[in-house]
Order: sequence, then C-alpha cells, then structure tokens
Amino acid sequence: MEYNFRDIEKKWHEYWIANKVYKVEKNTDKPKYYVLDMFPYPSGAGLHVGHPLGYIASDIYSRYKRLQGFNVLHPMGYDSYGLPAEQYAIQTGQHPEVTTKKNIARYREQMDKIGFSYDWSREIRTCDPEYYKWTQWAFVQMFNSYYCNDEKQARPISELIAAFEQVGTEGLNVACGEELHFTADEWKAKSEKEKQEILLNYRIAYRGETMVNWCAALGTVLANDEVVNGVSERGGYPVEQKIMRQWCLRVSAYAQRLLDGLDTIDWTDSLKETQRNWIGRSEGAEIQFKVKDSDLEFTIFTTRADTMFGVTFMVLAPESELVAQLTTPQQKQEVDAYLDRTKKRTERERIADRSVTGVFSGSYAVNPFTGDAVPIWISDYVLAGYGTGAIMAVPAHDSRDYAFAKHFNLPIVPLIEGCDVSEESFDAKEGIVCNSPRPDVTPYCDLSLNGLTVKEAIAATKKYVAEHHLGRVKVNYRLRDAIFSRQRYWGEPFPVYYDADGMPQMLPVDKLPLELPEVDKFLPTETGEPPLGHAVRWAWDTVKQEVTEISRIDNKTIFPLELCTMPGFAGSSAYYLRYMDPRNDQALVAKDVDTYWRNVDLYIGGTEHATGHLIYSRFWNKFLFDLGFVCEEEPFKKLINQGMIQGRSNFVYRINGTNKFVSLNLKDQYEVTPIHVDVNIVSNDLLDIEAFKNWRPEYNDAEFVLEDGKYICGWAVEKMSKSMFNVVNPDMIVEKYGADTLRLYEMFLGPLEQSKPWDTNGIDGVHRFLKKLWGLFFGNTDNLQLTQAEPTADELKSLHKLIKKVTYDIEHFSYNTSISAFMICINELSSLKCNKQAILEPLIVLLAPFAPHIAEELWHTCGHDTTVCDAEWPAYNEEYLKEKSLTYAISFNGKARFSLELPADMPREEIEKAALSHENSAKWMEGKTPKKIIVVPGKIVNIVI
RNA sequence: GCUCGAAUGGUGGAAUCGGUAGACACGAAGGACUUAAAAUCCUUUGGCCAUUGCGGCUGUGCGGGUUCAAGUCCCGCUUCGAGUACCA
Repeated sequence: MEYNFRDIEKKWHEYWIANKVYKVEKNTDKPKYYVLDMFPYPSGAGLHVGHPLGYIASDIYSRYKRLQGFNVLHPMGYDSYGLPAEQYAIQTGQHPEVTTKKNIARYREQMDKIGFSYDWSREIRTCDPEYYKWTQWAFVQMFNSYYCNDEKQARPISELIAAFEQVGTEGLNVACGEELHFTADEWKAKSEKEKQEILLNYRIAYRGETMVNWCAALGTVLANDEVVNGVSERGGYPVEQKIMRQWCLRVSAYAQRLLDGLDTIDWTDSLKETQRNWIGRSEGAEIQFKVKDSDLEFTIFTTRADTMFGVTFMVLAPESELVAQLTTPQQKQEVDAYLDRTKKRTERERIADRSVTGVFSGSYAVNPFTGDAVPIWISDYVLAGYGTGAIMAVPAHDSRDYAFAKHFNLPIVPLIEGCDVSEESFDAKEGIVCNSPRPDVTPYCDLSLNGLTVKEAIAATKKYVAEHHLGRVKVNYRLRDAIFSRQRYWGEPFPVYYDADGMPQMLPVDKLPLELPEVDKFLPTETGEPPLGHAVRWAWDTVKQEVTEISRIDNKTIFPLELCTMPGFAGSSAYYLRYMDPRNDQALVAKDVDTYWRNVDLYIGGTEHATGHLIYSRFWNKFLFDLGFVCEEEPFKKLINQGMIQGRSNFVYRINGTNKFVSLNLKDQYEVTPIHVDVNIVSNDLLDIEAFKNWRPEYNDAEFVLEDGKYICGWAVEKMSKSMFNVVNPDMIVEKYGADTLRLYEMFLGPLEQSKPWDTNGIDGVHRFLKKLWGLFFGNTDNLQLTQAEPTADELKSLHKLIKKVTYDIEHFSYNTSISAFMICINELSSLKCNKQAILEPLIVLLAPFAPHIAEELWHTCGHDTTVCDAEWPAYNEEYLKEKSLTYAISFNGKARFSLELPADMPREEIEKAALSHENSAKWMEGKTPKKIIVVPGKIVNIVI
C-alpha cells in the first residue's frame, strides 16, 4: 500500500476536530505545562514557509509534554489590531475589520493544514471587544496606581492621596515625572483641577508632555521600538521629534525590576543582553554647577565623577529649559538661529549628519572643585531626554567632548598619567589619576584624586559630592516611559473622557468594554482630530451615560472623549493570561485558574520583539502582580528564539539584448543580466523550461543555452518577498509532500535558533524517510505485515538508542538531530527487516510529536482505538544499550592510528596490554617505551612515547 | 563605535563533558531493476598521493598558546550576521 498522505492527513484532521482531541481543561490531577507561540499579526500576504517554523517547534514540544503526562496548554490567537489593516483601509475603503477577518480565516486555513495541536476553543483576537475589555481594564488599573520606590511595587493612587492629605510630599519616594514639594496644607488648598494635574505626575498611566516620535506620513506618534534608523518600522516614513501631550505608561518605574528579573528566567544570554542594553542602567552622580554672576544653578549627570578636574566647558541640549535662562542678550540672536536650524532637522538627518555643531550661550558655570569658570555651550549632541539634558564636558576623556573641543578650539586637560590626548581622547576607565588638582595651582577644595585609580577616584568623588551637598549619587536608565497614544482608528479606544476642567476621567469598569465605533473615514478629521473624531454620535452618547450633569460639559469641548487609540503592544501585553480563561467576563483570569496555569513555561518566537513586546509584557505582568491579579512576577519562564527563514532566490541569465537565456555555468561566456525567476518553477535549481515560457508572456518564445540538456539556475539568499519571487507557501509544500513532511523538513533544516534560507532541495530526503517507515508496516503489500514475535537484541538496541536520543534532543530543542536519529533507526530496522509490533509501536509514539498524522494512522492500524496523543512516552532501558565490546581508538601522542575492539568489562591494565601488544602498535612505537598511557573508557587509548 | 553571535566538504548541517572530525540528509558519479521513464535498491563521494594490496599525508576562517590529546579552552587578528547608536 502506498503512503497516501493526502487521505491520511484529511482523515485525522477531521477526527481530531470531531473528538475535540486537543481541548484542554484545568486538571489538578496532572502537572501543568504551558507552551506559547507569539501570536501572529494576520497580514494580507498569508503565511509563508518561515512563519510556521516556531509553531512546529512548539507543537512538537507540546505533544511531547502531553505524552509525558503533562496537562498542556497550547493556545493560539491573533494580534489583530495594527497599522497595515488601517493603511489598507485608507487606500481601498475596505473596513479593517473586514480585511482582518478575511486574513484570519486564511491564516487559520493554512495553520489547520499543518496539523497543530492548538486548543482552538481558547482562541483570542485582540480586536474582539470581549478581549480588549481587559486591555482597557488594565489601563484603568494603571491610571489608578502609582509606583512606590520604597516598597518597590505599584500601589493604589488612593494611598498617595491619603499621604498628601496627611504629610504632603514629606519623605515621598515614588516614581514621578518631576519632583514636586508641597505640604499637606498646600495640597488641601489646591483646586480639584490642580490636584488632578499633580496626580498625573505619579500615575502609572498618565498624560504627559513628552518628546514624541511623530510620523507625519502615518499621522501618528510611534514608540521608540517602532522607530528604526530614524524612520518608521512600518512603511519606512520619516520621523521627527515633537512635544505633544500623550498618554504614557510609567515603564521606567520598573527599570530595576525588569533588569533584576532577567536573572530569574531561562532566556538566551544574547536576548537578556539586548534587554539589559535597552534598559541601559548607568551608575553615576548628579552634580550641581552654579552659574557665574547669577543665582542660577543647574544639575548635570555624569558616570565619570573622577574627571571633575578636567571639565573645560558645559553643554546644554537645545531643547533644555536652561537654554532660555542662560543665553545672554549678546548671544541671543546666534542661539536662536542655532535652535531654529536644529529643530528643522528630523531624527534621520541628525543620525546621518554627525558633524559638530553648537553655539556659545554667553554664560559661564563655576566648577565646584576648581572654582574655574567654564563656558556653557548649546549643542545637539546632548540629548534632552537623558539625564538632566545638560553635561559637563571633559574633552580629554570623552570622544564626543573631544570632537567638540577640537572644533571650537576649547582647552583639553588630561587627567590620566601617561595618556596621550594629542590625537584622540582617552575614554577607557583605567589608569592612575593626575592633575586632580593640577600641581601648579592652589587647591580650591580639599579633595585630591591624584595617585588613585579611576575606579577609586570615582568612588572618592561621589563620597565627597554627597558629604558636601554638591549633588548626589544617582542611577540613570535609558529605558523611557512608553508612549501609549496613537492617532489611529484600528486600535483599542481609551476608556477615558474629559471633565469640565479638561481632566481625564476613567469610565467605570462595569461599563467596559468601550467599543470601537464605526466610522466612514479612516483619516484624521478636517480639524486635525484622530479618526475617531468622525464618530460624533459615539463620542457624545458614551459620555452622556457617564456625566449626569450634561451642562457641566463645556460646550466648546465637542469631543469630550479620548479620541486616540492604544498602540499595537497594548493588546499583546497580557494575552498569555487571557488564554488561561478566555471566556471569563468577570475577570481577566480567575484566581484559581491563574494559580493552576501560573505562567508560560515555554515561549517561542522571533527576536524582533526583544525590546518591544517582551519588555512591555514583563512590565504589564509585574504591574498586575503588584496589584495581586496574577501570581507570577515573570510571564515567560523559558524563551526560545526561532531563527528567521530567509528566501532563496533563483536567477536566470538573459543574454543582453536577446530573449535567450544561458545556464549558470556557461553564463561567463556571454554578457548577461541576471533576472529573478519564480522559485516555484525551479526544482533543485533546475528550471522547468515549459513553466518558464508560460510564466510571463514575454518569455513565450524564449530560447535557451543548456548544459547537459538542463537549464541550471543561479541562486542567492535574500529576504523572502514577493518582489524577489522567492516566497514559498506552506500550502504548496503540504499539497506536494504532506504536512508531516513539511513539519519534519522545517525542523531538519538546521538548528531552531539559527537563521537560514529556505531551500526545498533536501525535502525529498525526509519524504523518503516517511515512505520507508510506511514500508516497514506494509512492505510491498496492501496488508499490515506486523508480527507479535519477540524482538532481537539488535532490534531492541536500535529502538532504545532512539528513545534515549530523541528524549534528550527534544528536551534540548535539537530537533534536527533527532530526525537524523529516526532516519538511522529506520535504516537499521529496514536492514534487519524488522516488522515486530513490540519495536514499531513505541517508535510510532516517538514520532507522533514530529509527524502526528502518519503516527496517528499507524497507531490505529496497530489496533488502538484511542488517539496516539494519549499514549505514553516510552522509557529506554540501559540494559539494551550495553555493549558487549567497545571500539577503542588507539592513538600515539594523541594521533589516532587504528581501532581495536575490546570486551566492555576489560580492566584497565588489560586494555593497556592489548593496545601495546597489537600487531600495528610496534610500527608506531618506533621501538621506544611508552612514557604514559591514558585510557578513556570506551573511547580512546593514548600512548605517549 | 559599542554589545552579542557565527565561520566545519559541492550544499544544509553533526560531533551533548577536550577524546577516531564530516553523523544524517541533499547533490553528484557509477551500477541493478525497467522497452523507457518515474519510483526503489546497491556502491563511491573533504583534499592530495597510492590505488596490484595495505595504506600514507593533510584538513574545522588566519596566527600563536595550553594539553598526552583542541572544531571544542586561552590570547591576538580576519570576515560575515544580529542588536544598538551621540545615553555623558
């Protein structure tokens, strides 16, 4: 009987659905295991062959864990809010909901063909009101919370208000936008509006004036991780800096916990490193500088407190508030001109053009350590958003300050013994400090750093600064708060309206979800409001329900509802929690359900989310943890990044000026132009000439220069994209070879975590393997050939070797080598002509995670009426693996020379004797006596002569 | 620039703790079956030399080192990839 994968796969898909084989419920009798894929954004292009790579890997692991007796949660859903659907809607007028539904249906159809073991009854979609109710709910919780630095956790904002009423800001240590100081009486005297303004400074979800990445082409702001190389990640449009009032999440409050948490989870070092860099903790000091001939004072941040004696100028960011205060009348014109020029530059231009620019403010600062007055400059190499937006410049030991000093001819004072700063700065934090203070000047303060190492000098300076109230020790983080507003339609609406004072108010939780209204246009309104501004009725009706006294609403406030929507990462930040309890309308996740499933044991997805989703999710989860809604602080215990599948493009070579194409190895004899050819009409780099002629009309009468009667195409690794004609759809592979072959082949391609080009060239090998396996059961006949005979030692050894190997490999996500092991085992059993049920049945179970369809078919063929998913993972028996004899490599001075078969239980002295007395040994001994003999049991005997 | 990772036959890759490098698969060459093709099976396949036999030499990007023994560990480079980029 032929291995008819089409019938088999169809049959078992239907069976799995009909019998709800993959449905999973909380079951306290069994240990739980939660395997999660990063849910996809359903794009119009459908899945290509790269998408399922991670899904197959996680499916194998889920099925394996289930066979081991775990209750496995393995869900799937769709990240269905986002820019592309909306962009498409603007272009075509098709409602994003329509295209999204269509795309989801296509994704589902494609995924179903591959035979995943998802529990589809738990499917979620981020654009579903039942789902985004809980996204909005979480936002309300964040609005109603602040972050307490002492307790290192989020607390209800009501506690903060109570504290203000009792003691004001006395002893306050909380995360905030700017440090405010007031007494309890002052607080009580404030108007309601003033109080609300102040509270926004502390809320975890707050509205703040922030410098945002504004993308004019998309008409919206973008988060830092959505901007790549100064252009938008989606679409590649230019991005500029702009100050806007936006909803923000105080992610920065969690910076230290996000950093510390990395030590408790099993992620790759490189991914942890990426997150550490993104969080960007740096320890340093804030030091105050007085302005000469003025009462003004300002603060700078530095990690090199040891270089205080080498400060030769100060620099302010152009956006700094200090610029206006410190610019002298004489310099005003020049400074204004500079600010004007800087503002006009987009982020991208600033990145592209690194030339040194700046302007003198006219003011001088007094170095508290030397008493020197140093000029204060303004330059865009200092960033407003980091530290205090002002720096002390030490050109001798900072390359940027150095470039600036050279350009504007400012002094450079070296502070490390023996360093040469004539050509470049000495940035390394090493060496012995000198010139601090300089020997030729009278000391201004009683601190001397001379003779100390840089490390010691930093510590000494910090201590001095703290003791003399010149500043304080400070830790800064690069991680910024997340900007949470998007001026878009296709996203979660904010459950927010504005009261008569223009202050934001949350809708009551029992009114959630606030549903996204219908609009007829997806562009901003004529008055520049976001697209939701078109939904006049919606805005009005929603607020009317909440604000009993309509008259309180200022008539001029036409849209008292928040018209922005939430960004893409909102919906994906807690979706793993919702899978646990997807239909619960009382809670994000019920307590008992949460304490059973807890968190994700294995998360598989791409590295592209390292600084976006994986930071936001961890933040979001920690926040929910603080408020007691979830029981685990980290959402993803173990994380594996599957590599990217690149495209493998094929080329034909057209002889210039003709319609004649020349095969790869002859192309150098002609002047040719390489042309991308659809990889789907190329097989093993051989062009299907007829298909090529029919591919496009202009090739109908193409001529060919062949080699050995074949046309061989060239190839290159490129991004998988339509324009390169290198997109391979999983459906086509499934159609041609079956889902099991696709699954095996994707895993066989190479290590899971490695990026690699898709190359169909080797797929015949794994397909052949399945056919061979099939042949073991049926031979060349139509009937099952299984016997009940006792297996031989060789057969048992072959099987148990496989069990051991496959178990080890799955645990280590080394799927490619376990498939090799299957191939070896099948080859061995084929040559042994093994058709014994006692051997083949456990083998089916081992294969079930990888190739579930054929495994299910053979399992039932063996006479089982339950599904193979409920079988038990076989255990191996070391007894069967024991060798009677071992092959030793006999080496002389480390160089292996010949091999020797020796009994397994031979004692060490006997082994040495046997090696030395072997007929070949005399030749390599060259008549010398061995100095030393090293025996590695079962492996090697090395004779040192 | 900084951080991290990688480099092994014609190709994808294996070598799990430092122990016979190249498993497994593709491709290629030759052969069997077949009128023929497909499918299937068998043999060879890192390079060089010897192939009338055994075999020998060499070999994991480059240069050093540690070790009885290095693809694997250490030092210094080269190339490629990923992330990040005026973060003071």
